[in-house]
Amino acid sequence: MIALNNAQRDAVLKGDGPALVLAGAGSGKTRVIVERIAHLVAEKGVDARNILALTFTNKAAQEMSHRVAARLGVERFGGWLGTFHSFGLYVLRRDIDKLGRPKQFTIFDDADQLSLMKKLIKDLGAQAASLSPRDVLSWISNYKQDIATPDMAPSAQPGENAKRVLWTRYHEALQRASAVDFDDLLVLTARLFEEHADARQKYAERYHYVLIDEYQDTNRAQYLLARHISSVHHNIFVVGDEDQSIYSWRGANIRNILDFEKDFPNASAFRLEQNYRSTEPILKAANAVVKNNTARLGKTLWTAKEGGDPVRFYDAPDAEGEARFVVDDIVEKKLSPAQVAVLFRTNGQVRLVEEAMRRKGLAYVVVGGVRFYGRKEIKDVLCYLRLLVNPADDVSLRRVLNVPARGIGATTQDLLEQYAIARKQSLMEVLRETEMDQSIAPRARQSISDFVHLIDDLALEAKTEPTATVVDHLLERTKYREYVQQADEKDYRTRLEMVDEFRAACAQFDVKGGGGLLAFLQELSLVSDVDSWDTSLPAVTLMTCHSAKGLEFDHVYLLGLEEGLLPHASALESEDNIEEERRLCYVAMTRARVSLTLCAAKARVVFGDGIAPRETSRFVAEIPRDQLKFVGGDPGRKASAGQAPVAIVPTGGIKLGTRVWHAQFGKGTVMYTSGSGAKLRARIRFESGRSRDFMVAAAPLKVLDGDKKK
DNA sequence: GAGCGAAACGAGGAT
DNA sequence: CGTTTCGCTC
Repeated sequence: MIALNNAQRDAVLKGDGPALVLAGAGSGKTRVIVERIAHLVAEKGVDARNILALTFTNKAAQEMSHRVAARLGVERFGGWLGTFHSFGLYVLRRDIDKLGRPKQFTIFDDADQLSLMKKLIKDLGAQAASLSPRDVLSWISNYKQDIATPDMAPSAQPGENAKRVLWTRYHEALQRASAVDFDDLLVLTARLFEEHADARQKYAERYHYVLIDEYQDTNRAQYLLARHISSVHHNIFVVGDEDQSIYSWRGANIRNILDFEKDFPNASAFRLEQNYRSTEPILKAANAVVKNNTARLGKTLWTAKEGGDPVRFYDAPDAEGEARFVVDDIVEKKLSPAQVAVLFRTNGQVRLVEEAMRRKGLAYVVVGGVRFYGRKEIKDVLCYLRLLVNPADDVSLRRVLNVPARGIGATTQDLLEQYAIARKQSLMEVLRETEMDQSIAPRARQSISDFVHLIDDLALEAKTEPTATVVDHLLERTKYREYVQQADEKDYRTRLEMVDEFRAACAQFDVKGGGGLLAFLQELSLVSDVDSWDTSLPAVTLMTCHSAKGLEFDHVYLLGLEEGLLPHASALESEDNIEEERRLCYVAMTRARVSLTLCAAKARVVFGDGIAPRETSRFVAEIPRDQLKFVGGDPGRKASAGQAPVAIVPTGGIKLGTRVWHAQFGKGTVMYTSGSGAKLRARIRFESGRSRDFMVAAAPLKVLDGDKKK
């Protein structure tokens, strides 16, 4: 392993064969990839079309693309540069038929998956009634990302049999609807390369050089994909930082980066340890936190930016005070809003900050949260459009069949579903045959017939007319605007603006002359929150720590440094999960260039119905006290190791994150507590996915100790 | 079947 | 706390 300084970094760029660049936070990771591509094209004479560069977000891809083009002095970089998911889409559009699937497919987002799973659980009846759709989906996703199939899933635990059945049905439903989910974009691509040597060969011969950013976040499917693509030319160049691995819950396997040198023999490895971003106090504090992790290859970042303000810590009396402090501080210090980010662990924390910002008249943008394409009105229109190009898509059909209300109610819908099952047809096919069906009420029959005509007319139009025109006619014929206005008298203006914005996006797509409506819809489902973030606005940026990865700001405020929030309550039960939370904290801290302010609250409303005392995060305690400047004085309060000023729970060790056993419901985790003493209440989430409130004094609860499994 | 208010439910991070 | 489902009336 060679540790590189700035001057030696060029050596990284010139070799061939597998290479791993362990690049610390702020060490110029993107620059290394940009320079490497520039070297390949400008000096080695590699045809750009033989280069494949993969990232995790469109934003990162866009930025990289601009920088490569600028570096090469061309208008557009001609190589394939984009996200793993869009590469999967690119491959599957061409070759998914080799897996026996139709080339015209829809991509289901999480809302589609959720509504499908809800229905499947309902259909399965009592056997699955206690399962939560979200838990089942993430259970499936976990196995799926390891390229498993339903028959490979475990069935020993109670409930797992039902989950296996649901997985099988989910899989069948997707196939019937000609749809794939997000995981499939990677999993099916990996499977295609595993099972079809000709397809693998085609892509592996095409891409002489494969470059991957954020390699620590790859899952098994992405790892296999990378392996197969580089199986002919063996030029795989990956850049990553094991300390910034924060997506294990999405299937990322930290072993991919830890084992790179084993997986790719003859690999060269480099370390970039100079941080060009942060001042010394910020870097020292961040290092002090992350060094407590054990799953590391080990890097010690250093910076030439000596001096600088100390990292501050403010312990607010409550969450409102925390938000107020941040806003007041930004105003008082006259910070330029565009240079400031407020970061937090959960989306729910954003509300208080927004309110405080509004009160002070400070401009802000929220990145993430409610996704544009996840909004109800957009989703409705999208589902109509999907139906036009893919009539087999039952999930979209169910969503729009009676929206706006057109007299096809629950009774009729149930009947139609039954016919669909009995005749093994799609819902749309059933609709087409009901015109003559006496068992359906005449009024409903008329409505169904009108609906079928509407879809047919628009589908025909969609073949020739611009998408924006189709959307216009769709909105007119369904009276969608009137429906929105009626359904939401408070917010209908905003909602209609959203619809207009979507129409504008369609018009833009028409002008660019994309590859048809289906391609447009497929690409839309891969648009992420950060992609639509306008960085040129003079506004403070509010986002989660996860969204902030890869970004940097002069001034960073990191909120909610409390046990249960960062580290998050759901991670408290396992040391591995705590380490990931620690990495997340490290990622957030290292976004700061000039100043870093850590905040916590002594009390906070957690789940709505009560205020709970909070312990300061263990991560704050990991920073030596002389490296922290306590705003408002050091109250002498010890973090996590000692007593919080307000006693947390005297009774039986029940507190946030405690693992308990309930006589009726089994094992669970304490999600939230309120009250104290005899009146102590706890909300407990059980392994079945259910959660319930209990009076601790009265409930048949036992505390489980030393249970570190997850 | 639609529309309304009440009750129940669910709440981590996101391509 | 915000959203979805329930249950009632028309």
